[in-house]
Amino acid sequence: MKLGEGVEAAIHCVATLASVEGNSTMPGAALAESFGLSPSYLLKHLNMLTAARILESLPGPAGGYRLTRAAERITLLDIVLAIEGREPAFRCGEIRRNGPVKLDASAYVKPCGINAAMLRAERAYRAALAEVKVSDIVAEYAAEGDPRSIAASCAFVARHQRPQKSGSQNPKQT
Amino acid sequence: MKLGEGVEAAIHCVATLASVEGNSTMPGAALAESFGLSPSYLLKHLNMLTAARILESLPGPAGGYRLTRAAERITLLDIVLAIEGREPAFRCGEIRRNGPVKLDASAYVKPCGINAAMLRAERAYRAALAEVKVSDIVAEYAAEGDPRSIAASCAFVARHQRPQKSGSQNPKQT
DNA sequence: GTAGTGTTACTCGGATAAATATTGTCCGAGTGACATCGG
DNA sequence: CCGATGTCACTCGGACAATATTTATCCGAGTAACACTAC
Repeated sequence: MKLGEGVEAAIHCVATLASVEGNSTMPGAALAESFGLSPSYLLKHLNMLTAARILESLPGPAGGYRLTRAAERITLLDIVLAIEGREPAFRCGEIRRNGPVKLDASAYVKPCGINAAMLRAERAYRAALAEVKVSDIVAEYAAEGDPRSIAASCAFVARHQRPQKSGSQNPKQT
Repeated sequence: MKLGEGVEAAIHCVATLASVEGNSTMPGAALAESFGLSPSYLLKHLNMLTAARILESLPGPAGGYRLTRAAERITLLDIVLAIEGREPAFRCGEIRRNGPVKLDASAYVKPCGINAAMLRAERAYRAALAEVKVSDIVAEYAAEGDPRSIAASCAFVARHQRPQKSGSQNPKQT
């Protein structure tokens, strides 16, 4: 039960990208600098977010990353699943069958109660994550964050975002 | 987001130990055989359960493991925390502070919203696990499990449990 | 001045190592049961 | 026959490798902007 460190970075990056205007992009190097992370390694996670259709990437100069849809339509669950994988954390190995007494397979048609309980707990976990939208994170930060921190963040985004002429004109539209 | 394989083994072992009578014990080797696991490695997990005061171990011949308290007072959360550790899966590295612009520490007195959301989800996860008692698992299995499987399990427990003369006379009492 | 073209610098992406956590195995310390021996 | 005692086999516990996963780094493919040249 340990989440990779990349999850934190991924969420912060998505939240930052939610603050860029219109269809502008932001390079991965800028995101890495924004959080003091290794650029090369952050790209790996950004790439996973791209594969999960949360981000899209534009190559070339003035290229970078941007959201594929509005921040209201991205939940923390989307990000966690993109980074950590979609399969549940608890995988039942059906060790109940591995005892010395070999029974017919028909004795195990009922699902393992332990597995059921663990998966139920994980559904609760995912449901809680699915309720939090990236827009909520951004809004709460804008409303209650420290003014100095907000100013620094906005300045950083404004300095590093790259406007785009083509592409999806309103990628953030609901 | 991946739980160790040992969690499954640990829960099965605790459920099995909940079926032994009175203050009897069951050797770790028998538990390992019961699920087709490596005895040496299972001991590692049983040892963690012992350190968490869920099991207690008796050395010597006729020794083994038994529960320290009634199965009604042991939850799946207790077991998961004993194996996977008590610290939360998501650890906020405070990467928001690592940007190029160094702000005063007073700008970060408010907790990170992302961290808060992740911990909230994890609380939901743990709450769901805390609601499931080992006695529930055992009772459901006894009520709805396959008769052949139940018979095999009971026979196995009866064959391998070792009655104790001394020690806590009623360790399962509430 | 404008259009076409070649260069260039910047981007992401995947392949490649290092570090760490997990999984698996082994041997040793300790203890109670058992057989033996003496009364 | 009963009790004390020494041996022994069985238990758990911690120290020691092998493997898998995560983390970190590097270099290459691709692309659009930019500068230059020709018209």
